Amino acid sequence: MNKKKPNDFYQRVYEVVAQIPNGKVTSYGAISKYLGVESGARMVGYAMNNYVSTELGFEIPAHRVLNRLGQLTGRAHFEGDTMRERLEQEGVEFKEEYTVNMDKHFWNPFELELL
DNA sequence: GTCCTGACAGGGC
DNA sequence: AGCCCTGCCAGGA
Repeated sequence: MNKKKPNDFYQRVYEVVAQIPNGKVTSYGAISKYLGVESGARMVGYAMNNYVSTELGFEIPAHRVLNRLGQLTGRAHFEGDTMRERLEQEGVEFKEEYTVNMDKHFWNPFELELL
């Protein structure tokens, strides 16, 4: 049977995140939903946290992953304002100091299927 | 083994 | 609109 493999899930998360287009952002919930775990938003965040402490060998645009409100909830895991700076550098519009315009830049992982 | 926490989300008030 | 509570699952103490 399909045995649950957390490690695999993490790997999936990294691969999805790695494909977020420049200047786009997505949410933890959207990623977990795409991976088939609708209520696994927290695990996506957990995966990201795990990624930071365990280098994989390739980098992922973790700064493009926000919560559903577009808030940079994970900015504390970056150096200073690295997360916000990178997003601004990519042309992402901010509504607040640490809140981006999700409506304008949201990227749905399901678009991968359409390619 | 139990308890607590967390880079979240959704529903209720 | 905003605040609070609950559900979710994996890890670490």
